[in-house]
Amino acid sequence: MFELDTILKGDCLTELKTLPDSCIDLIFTSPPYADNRKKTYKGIPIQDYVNWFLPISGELKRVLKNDGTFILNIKERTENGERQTYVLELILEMKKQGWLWTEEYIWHKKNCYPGKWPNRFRDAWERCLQFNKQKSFRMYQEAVMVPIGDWSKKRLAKLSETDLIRDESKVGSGFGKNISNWLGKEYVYPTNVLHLPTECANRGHSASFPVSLPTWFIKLFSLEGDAVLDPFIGSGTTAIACLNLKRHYIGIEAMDHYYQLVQDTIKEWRDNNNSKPEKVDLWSLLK
Amino acid sequence: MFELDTILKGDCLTELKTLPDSCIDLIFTSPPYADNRKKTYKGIPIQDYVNWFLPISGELKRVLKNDGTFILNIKERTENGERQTYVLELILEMKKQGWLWTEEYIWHKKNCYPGKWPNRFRDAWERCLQFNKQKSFRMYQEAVMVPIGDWSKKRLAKLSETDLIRDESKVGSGFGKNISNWLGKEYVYPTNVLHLPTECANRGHSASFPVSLPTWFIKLFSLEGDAVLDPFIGSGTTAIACLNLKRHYIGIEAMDHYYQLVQDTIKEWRDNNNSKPEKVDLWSLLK
DNA sequence: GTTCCGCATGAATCGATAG
DNA sequence: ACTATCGATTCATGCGGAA
Repeated sequence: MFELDTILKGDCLTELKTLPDSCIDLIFTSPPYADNRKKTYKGIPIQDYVNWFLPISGELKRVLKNDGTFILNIKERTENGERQTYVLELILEMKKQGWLWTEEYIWHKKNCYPGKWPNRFRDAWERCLQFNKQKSFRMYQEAVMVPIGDWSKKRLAKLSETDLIRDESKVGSGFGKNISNWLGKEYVYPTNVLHLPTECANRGHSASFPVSLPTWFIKLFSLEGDAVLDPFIGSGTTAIACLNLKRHYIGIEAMDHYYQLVQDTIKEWRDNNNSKPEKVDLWSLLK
Repeated sequence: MFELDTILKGDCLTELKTLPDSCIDLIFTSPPYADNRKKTYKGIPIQDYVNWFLPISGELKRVLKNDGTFILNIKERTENGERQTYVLELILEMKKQGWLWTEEYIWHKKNCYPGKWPNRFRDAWERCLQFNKQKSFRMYQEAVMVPIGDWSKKRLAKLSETDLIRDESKVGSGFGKNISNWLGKEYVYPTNVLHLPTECANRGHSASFPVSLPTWFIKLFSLEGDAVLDPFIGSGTTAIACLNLKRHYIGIEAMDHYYQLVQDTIKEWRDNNNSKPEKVDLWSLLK
C-alpha cells in the first residue's frame, strides 16, 4: 500500500527512494533556488547546486512513467552582475543522466518584483523546463486550448491605447488581420509562452508560483485520476491544483513550517469543497 | 581611414579582422542558426556550431569597446524531438573566453508562426543574450521607458495617509514604498521581456527579426553617433534601425544575394528619407 | 450578491558600509 | 582584499473590506 494524496515529510531524496519505479504520470516542481544567504529558506550554494540536484533528478527519472513528463520551474540568480550558469549546467548534466530536454516554456510574470538598477531591468520571466524519458510522451493539447471569445475580449480590451504603445506594435492593421483569421474558430492552441501574474498576498503566506502555473501543465500532461508528484511542495500550490483538477498528488516537504502549512491549506480546500479524503493506493493505478 | 555606414562583403571572421581594436559601441546580431535555412544560407551543422562561433565571438570581443555591449539574438532548434544544447554550451564557452553573461532578455513573438505538432506548441520566443567585457557598461534606460499601466489611474487617483509617507514592508523584505513618488509619473522602466510582433514579408524577403528588436537594444545601449556592428547583417534590418536612430552601422555579409539586398534596402531608405550618404571615418570617433 | 477601492505583497539586485 | 549586512529602489496584482 502506498497512499496517494499525501504529503511525505522528510528529506527529498530519502523520501523519493520510498516510491516505486515508473508510477508517476507528471512531476511538477520548483526546487529551492540557489542562494548564498544561509539564513533564508534552505538555500543551496550556487557552486553546489548541480551536484545537489542530480541525485534527485535521478530518482525522479526512476519514479516517472516512461511516457510521463517532468516540468522544472527554475531561474538562475545574478551574482556579481552576471547571470549564473548553474541552470544551463544542470540541463547538460541531466541529459547525460538520460533525460531528454524536450522544450523550454517561458513563464512571463506580469507583475514581477519591482526595483531599479543601473545595469539591468526587472526580471519578469522564469524557465519551465520540460524533460522526458522518451521521445513519445502523453500530451493533451486540447485541455489547454484557449476559447477564442475570452481571448479576443480580454486581449482586445487590454490592447487599447497604452498597450499598443507599450508593445511598440506598429502594425495595428496586421493585428486586425490576425484577428479576422481567428473568426469562426472557437478554440486556439497556446504557445510556449505563458502570461501569468504571481500571487502575492495569499492568506498571508505567499507561494513562489501561482496555482495557475501547475494547473496549466497538469491539464496538458495528465488526465483525471493520474498521479502528480511535487518533490518540493512548499506551501502546497501543486496539491491544490491537483485537487481542483481531480488528479492524485504526492508531495514532499522537509521543513516543519511548510509541512504544517500544506496540511492546513489542503484542509481548508476540503472544507470549502465538501471533500472528504479517500484512501487510494498508488499500486491500484499501476495495474 | 575606415569608412562607417558600410557593408563589408566577405567571410565574417576575415572581415572582422580588418577592424581596429575597441572601436564598436554595440554589437547586435542574429547569426545563422544551426542547420537553419539550409537552402538560402549556409547552415552550420549543429555539432560544429560552438567551434564555428567561438573565433567570431573572440574577434567581437576584440573590436568592442570596454564599456560596450554585445547582444546575441538566437534560439536553439529542435532535432529528434529535443531542444538542442548548442546555445547553452556557447554561453559557457564564451564565459571561458572572458565574456560576462550579464542578462538574458526574452523576445516574445506576439504573432509567431502558425503550426501544430503532437509534442509541442508553437515557439513564440527567442533569446537575446547580453554579453559584456566588464561589469560596468553604458546603459541608457530612459531611452526605452514605456507608459505606466492603466492600474495607476485608479490607484493614484486618491491617496491614503500611508501612501503619503514611506510605508515599510511588514515582513522585512526590505521593500517599502512611497506611493506619492509615483504621482504624475507617466513612464516606467520596462522589464527583460520584450513583446514585439514579427515582421512578415519585407521586400519579399523575410527578415529573421523585426526592426523594432535592434531598435530597442540600440536605444538602450548606444547614443546618436555611436558605432553599431552587425556581423551577420542578412537583409539589413540592423542597418535600417541605425539609420532611423542616427547611429553609424557596420555590417558584414558573405552571400551575394543578401549583400545586394542590403544595398537595395539602404538605398530605398535613403531615397525615402532624402538622406545622402556621408563619408565618416571610424577613426575620427575614437579620439 | 456584485462592484469598487484601498492596501500589502513579491524566488530582486546593487552599492555602500561595516567587520 | 574579501565577505557580511543593510538601505534604497520600484510596478502590477489579488485580496479583503466597504459601498
